[in-house]
Amino acid sequence: MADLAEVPSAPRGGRRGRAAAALAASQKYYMQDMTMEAIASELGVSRSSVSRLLAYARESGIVDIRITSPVEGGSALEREIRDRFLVSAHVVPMPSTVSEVDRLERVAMTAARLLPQFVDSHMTVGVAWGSTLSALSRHLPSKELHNVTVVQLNGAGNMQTTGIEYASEILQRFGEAFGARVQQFPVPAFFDDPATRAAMWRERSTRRVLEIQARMDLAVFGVGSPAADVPSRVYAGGYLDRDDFRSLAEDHAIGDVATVFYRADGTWRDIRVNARATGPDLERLRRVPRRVCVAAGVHKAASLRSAMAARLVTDVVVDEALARDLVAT
Amino acid sequence: MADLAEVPSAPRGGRRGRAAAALAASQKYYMQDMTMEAIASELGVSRSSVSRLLAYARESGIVDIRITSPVEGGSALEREIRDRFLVSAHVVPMPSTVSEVDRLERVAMTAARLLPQFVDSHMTVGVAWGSTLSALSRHLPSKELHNVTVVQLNGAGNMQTTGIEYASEILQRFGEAFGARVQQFPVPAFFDDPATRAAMWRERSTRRVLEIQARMDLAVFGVGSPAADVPSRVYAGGYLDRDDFRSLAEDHAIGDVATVFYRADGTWRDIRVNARATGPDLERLRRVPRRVCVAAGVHKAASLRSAMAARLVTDVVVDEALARDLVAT
DNA sequence: AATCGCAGTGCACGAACGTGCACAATGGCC
DNA sequence: GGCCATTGTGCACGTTCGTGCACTGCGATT
Repeated sequence: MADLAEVPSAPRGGRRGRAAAALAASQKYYMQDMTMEAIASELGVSRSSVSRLLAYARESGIVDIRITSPVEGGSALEREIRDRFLVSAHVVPMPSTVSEVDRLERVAMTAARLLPQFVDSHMTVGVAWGSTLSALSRHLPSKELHNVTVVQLNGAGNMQTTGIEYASEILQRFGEAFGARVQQFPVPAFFDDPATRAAMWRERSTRRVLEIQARMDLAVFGVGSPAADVPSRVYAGGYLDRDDFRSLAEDHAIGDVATVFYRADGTWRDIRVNARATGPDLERLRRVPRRVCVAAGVHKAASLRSAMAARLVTDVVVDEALARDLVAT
Repeated sequence: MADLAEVPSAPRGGRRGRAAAALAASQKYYMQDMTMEAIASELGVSRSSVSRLLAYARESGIVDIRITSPVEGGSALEREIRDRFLVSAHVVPMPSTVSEVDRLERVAMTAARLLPQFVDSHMTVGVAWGSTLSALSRHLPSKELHNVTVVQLNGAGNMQTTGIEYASEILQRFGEAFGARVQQFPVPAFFDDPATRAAMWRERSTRRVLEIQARMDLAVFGVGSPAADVPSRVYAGGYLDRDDFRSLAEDHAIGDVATVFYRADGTWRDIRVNARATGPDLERLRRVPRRVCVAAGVHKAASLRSAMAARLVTDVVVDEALARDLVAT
């Protein structure tokens, strides 16, 4: 039964051999419609190993599953968002009964599987952090690329903890997925004093990061929303104090991207907190060719709508309810 | 549980609704990793229906599964074929113990799933017939395209039966898969008298077909081999008689593509049977930008090698044993 | 040289899946 | 308007699949 000649000299799954076996198994499973049992006997391993090989093949991008709408331009909802906001939309289908947490999880997983399509060799990818990106990063399949750089979009320290692990975990996973160099941004999320920020921005180490950010080909981020029931990380994590919130309210901030705030009309001039934020100036962000925003939950509608009004976004991934909310006048 | 608002006014799976439901189910299954059970309850149908929806989505090309080798340029075998014959190769992995019939089936299925990648809107696709193409056509997933033409490469009648159903069945399936117009070629596989062929070739109806053939962007065919254990259709189907075989042997024919014969060295001049054949002149065939040859079984090695020597082929899909045979020596 | 750690394996179990069947609804056809 | 053919559906069954667990053998570390 078993054809032992398959992998002549691989006593125990060698580094190289694993990918080759996964490739062969994938071809047999997905192109030839064989059962795992049959593949196992051809490969001379147990069926469970085949199951694992296939899982590996999916994660590692050997098998690439993509879904294309049969109708040109996607669903009606997606087309309407595209027409209204000039943003390419991906709506994650989902009944309205789904809880906030599941919503986030499902949107993040979908976004994770969409993302590799946007990333290619020699690109620089800017990544924000927060609950959305954390979930997303956990589901990223990988893609064999060269010379990719992943750079942190904004600082992640706060008063209680450095927060570095949290952000770096996300970056790390992006790095692994795309075989990328990872560039952290070791500054707090917000400075207390704008002058400190200015000083830091003159530091060589900081400038290096800023220069990398300036070369971004792709930015991935969520949107913050003060109204969140599952509050955005930046509002709940102790990054801002009572005075900050008052200041934001006075300046009519309605949401943020990577700790930089904007108003409902898409403007952001003179929002005082921004002078202490570490995220990219929104003017600069807008120069990034592709800017993917991932968001789940209707409470993000106002913030996301404003972000789109500010033209911060070229692609959105949203759940169905949020999508409906966006287009409901 | 069930969210009845999903498809407001579709009492029983409407024509349009099916694709939409399949799309939603696919996104939930493949992008969000939900179980069919969970999807069923969200869509308000039974789990079995979801299973069928997903099958439909795969067949209809809503879900597109592709497999890419982790190493640049495919397996070693594929690279060697590419280097040796200047032909892009796809090797279907398979142990040497597999029977001839299974071999054919598995190669055909793989080829069927590869083919949509080569076909696009506004193309003209030439299709031969035979056991390989019959098997292939049975597994073609479909792809939503416009203005595609499928044209029969060579006649299919013989002395006993018209053979039209056999060939037309194949064409039909190609047509359905790509939403294409189908152009049959209602002539026998071989004429008895070269003069009849010449006369027919002057007929307007025939010329129309030949003109369509002249515009082909893609041709798909197998190779015939007199040595086949599973004999190629053209040798076993009663299309040729004893004298014809003698004539072919005298002229050193070693194989054929779409009923047109060639020699081991890649030449075909003065093979007398060709004057009565209905397949495309090989010179003309060579002008088709992409020419995909599908073959299974080591007995096809000589014929296929010669076809490649004659530069009739730009892409091959072959089983592993045949591939090894091609590069041996 | 002996030990530790870890990646990879098969087993066995429960969960998830595909499909033949009988039935219901629908749309076309007399 | 009633009939039949066609298409889709849920149920139930047997099959196929994913995963926690205990185990093995290799490479690194001391």
